[in-house]
Amino acid sequence: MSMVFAKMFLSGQTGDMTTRRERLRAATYEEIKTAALAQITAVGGSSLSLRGVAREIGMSPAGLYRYYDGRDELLTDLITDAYNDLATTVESAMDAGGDSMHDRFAEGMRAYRRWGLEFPNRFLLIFGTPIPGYEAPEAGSTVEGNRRMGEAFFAVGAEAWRRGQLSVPTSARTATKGERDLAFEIDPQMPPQLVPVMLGTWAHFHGLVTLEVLGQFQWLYGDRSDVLFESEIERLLAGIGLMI
Amino acid sequence: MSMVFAKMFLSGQTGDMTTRRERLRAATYEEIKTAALAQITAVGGSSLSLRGVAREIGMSPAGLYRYYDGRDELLTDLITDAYNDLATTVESAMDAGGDSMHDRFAEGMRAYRRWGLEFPNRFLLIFGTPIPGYEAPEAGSTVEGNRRMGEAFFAVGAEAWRRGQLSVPTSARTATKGERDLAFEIDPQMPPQLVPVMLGTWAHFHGLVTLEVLGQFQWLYGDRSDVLFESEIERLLAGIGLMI
DNA sequence: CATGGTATGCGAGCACTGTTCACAATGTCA
DNA sequence: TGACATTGTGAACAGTGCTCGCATACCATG
Repeated sequence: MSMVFAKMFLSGQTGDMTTRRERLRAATYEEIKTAALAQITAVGGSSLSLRGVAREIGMSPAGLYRYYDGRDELLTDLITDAYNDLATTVESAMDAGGDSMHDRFAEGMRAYRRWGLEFPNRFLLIFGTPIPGYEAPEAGSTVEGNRRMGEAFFAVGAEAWRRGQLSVPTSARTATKGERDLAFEIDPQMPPQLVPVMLGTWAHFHGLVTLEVLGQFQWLYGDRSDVLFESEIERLLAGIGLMI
Repeated sequence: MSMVFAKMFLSGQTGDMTTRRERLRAATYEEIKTAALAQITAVGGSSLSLRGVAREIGMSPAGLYRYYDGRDELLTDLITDAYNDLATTVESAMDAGGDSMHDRFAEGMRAYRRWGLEFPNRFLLIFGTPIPGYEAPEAGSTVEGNRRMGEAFFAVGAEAWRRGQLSVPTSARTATKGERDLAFEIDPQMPPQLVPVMLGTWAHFHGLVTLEVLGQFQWLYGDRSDVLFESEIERLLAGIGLMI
């Protein structure tokens, strides 16, 4: 919707050269995506129905193929959006953590969880069972959001390390080439042992969120799973040296 | 399945009292489940096709309804199997860990991961996006495998605690009623603070396995993700006091 | 053994899905 | 205005889960 107005706003300017048709087309794209997003939010990605969104926006099913080359392409678009939405949510939450590395981490994780609980079907669209037939385009737009989120977490980790707040583990094994390369890319001085620790930390709270989204803590915590998450955050951050 | 036993129970008593019909019926059940399992292993649960398994075993689609009351019931049966299969796998792997609590934990987690990587589609059948329309029967058979696995892990944790090998966290918060009740049920002396720690530990390696099954570590580790998992196991066990 | 009831299987059909294709209407531009 | 590209449609095809009525096999009982 806002996209529509943005397009119309831009149409007045010189460089954009939007014809009437292009504006209509952009609006239709938005309409399709809005309807599809609503359907996914309600019933989940695997039961997204092309004919359903066609019905919703008052278009024939065949007409949708002028915009998306089938169901998978529409899904890819929505997965991309979900990734980016989650990424920006986490990023801005981290900024709200202020100058404390502990708080930046904690706020990022809380935002991750909140987003997952608010949009469980979109969360599972990203981290649940892959839609059959859907294949993530290699180095495509869906991995972009993934990269952004990883970058955000690694950035905070690197800064915490620079400040000497991160305890470097005395690892029993030598780092892999990938770990060394990545660490060097983030900060040439950063010890590669921190890479698996950061990934493991992500896996830790990601596992908590996943299981909670799937309702696996319901039997024990009911609607009070937040106390589990909060205590785990503290334990997890203490594990890498970031005391409260 | 339960229907068969009910019939046998009603018709006579001792289990060997099988008529020709009942034997055929049991065999057909097995054939259906085998075909369905093969299909799920290959293409995933959400694209399990009733007509497909009917074709596979040379039966009409309608005939299947004499055995399963629709697709969801067939899926429920396979989910139950997957749960129990994973549970027994983990249980027996733990036993292979011998007397060391560290090793029992580690072997259990490794078995969890191995099973997930060997049967990714069955793993996602349990821990991925729930099949639309499928609802876990309340206190039904699917939660049984879940309970078994939780029990196995909690048992090892409790034993480690009894031996004084588990570091009890100085938690900042008071335990919830559920945590206290569960701890008391496991061992009346066990500190309730250990409950969230055990659950968080499960979430930690579950997150690692989930992300690996979904291929999220591929870009960094390729086919060598095991080094990440192994170092995380050690870090995770050290976190609860179980040194190597 | 014969018979009646039951368990099992099948074909046809319904409502739905994603997708393709020929065709008509509409917007854009020389 | 005429030529062309863009957009939308209805019909159709193959696939799905599922229901129903009908036929056949089985099995316990008279």
